[in-house]
Amino acid sequence: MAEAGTETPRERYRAQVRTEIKEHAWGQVATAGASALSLNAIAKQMGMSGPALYRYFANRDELITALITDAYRSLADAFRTAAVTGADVAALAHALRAWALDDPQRYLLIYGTPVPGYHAPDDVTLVASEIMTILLDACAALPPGRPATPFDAYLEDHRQWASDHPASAAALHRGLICWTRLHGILSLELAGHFTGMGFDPARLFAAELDDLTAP
Amino acid sequence: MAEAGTETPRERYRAQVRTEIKEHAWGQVATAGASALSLNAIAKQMGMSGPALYRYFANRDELITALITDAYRSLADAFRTAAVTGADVAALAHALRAWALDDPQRYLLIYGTPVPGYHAPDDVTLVASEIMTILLDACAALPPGRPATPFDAYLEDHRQWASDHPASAAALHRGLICWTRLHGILSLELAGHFTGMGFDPARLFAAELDDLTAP
DNA sequence: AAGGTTCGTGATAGGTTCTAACTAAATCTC
DNA sequence: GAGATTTAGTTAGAACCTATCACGAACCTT
Repeated sequence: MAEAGTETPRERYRAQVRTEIKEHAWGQVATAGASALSLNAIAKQMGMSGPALYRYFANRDELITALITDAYRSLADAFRTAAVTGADVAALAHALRAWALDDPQRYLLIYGTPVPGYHAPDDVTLVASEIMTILLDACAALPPGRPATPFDAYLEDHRQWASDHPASAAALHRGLICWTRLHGILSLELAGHFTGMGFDPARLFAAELDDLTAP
Repeated sequence: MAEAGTETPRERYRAQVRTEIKEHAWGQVATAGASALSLNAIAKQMGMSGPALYRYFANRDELITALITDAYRSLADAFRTAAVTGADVAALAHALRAWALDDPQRYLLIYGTPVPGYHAPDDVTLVASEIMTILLDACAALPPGRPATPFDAYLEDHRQWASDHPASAAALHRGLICWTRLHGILSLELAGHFTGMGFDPARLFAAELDDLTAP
């Protein structure tokens, strides 16, 4: 990931242990959620005693932060590969859904209930803005043809969040509601609020996507 | 709530202590989130020692379940009072947003990341379906005029979740997307994903509500 | 080979949930 | 009213957890 040639053996070992810790952590997160993550249990799984992990992560929050960062990067990768064939909102949406269903707790780690005191580090917001940029690129490529709304006009004056993206205000608007609408369905689906309702969430997702990409 | 006349003094005392425990629990949830809820700390606040609380709640999960049930009931109340002037989607949406912003952690307790092993009790699903019924009533009262979609036809055959609501499939569809779209915005807003983006989430919410109630 | 850095350990402090046994008080029954 | 029973709350303790500290052992550099 970063200058693999100039690594000393010690740094390589250290990085390898860090990723091994994170792998076990992901296992725990996937089965029991982030709130049930236990450094002690991870250490036991790895055959070493509790406090050893504190050489690699200062505390539990730092480990969770590392997981969040990795999750963001993974989503950005999924978006990038989905956009490699062209800027296509539908492809991004399906990539998002597949990525979310592949590991629901990973999605919820990013977009679910946050820890009240937690504040995301800068590199996370950087990756998040890259994700948004890919989505905005795809929205800008959609045919316009939709009447302008008052919110479009408002967004024209409040577009610094898009970090100088050249898209029109209507495209920004579309990007925002892509995000909020698809997240609304996915988060309710992953949280199990649709179970027992008898309809297929994939159909609802597809219907909303149709509406989103319609002129 | 249930035959207040036939209560013995003991039952009355018991109920009063239970609500006092829940009040302190809400205080903790509001400031630090549900995952940080500590029975020990509550007992200390109430001036009694830890294990005494287990006379009133079998374990931590049961207390959280009670909080979830109360939250659902509170939202149903808010919906009921918002609908007392007539079945109006906009009124319900604003009631929902006000209720969510009034205590973000209470909203996230219901609609946020669930505990993986947790399963909602029956009375919760009953209140949840009442909430959905109020929303569907309002959606049925909206003027139609929107072209039928394939998902409408699909919903016609998968409508048992609406518990025999007489609304048209188009109204059911509208109810569903009211839920998912508004939740999408609210959950991202409460989780802080809009902070620093420089636009007012209330405007986005209003714009989506406009789109939802438009013919 | 010597020295400094780093890794992993056990011990420890303080926190949590939750069980068990016991006391004291309130209530119910006779 | 007196005795029996139920109930509330206590302390003690087990089994976890996070996190810090001091120490010995391994390793890398010089």
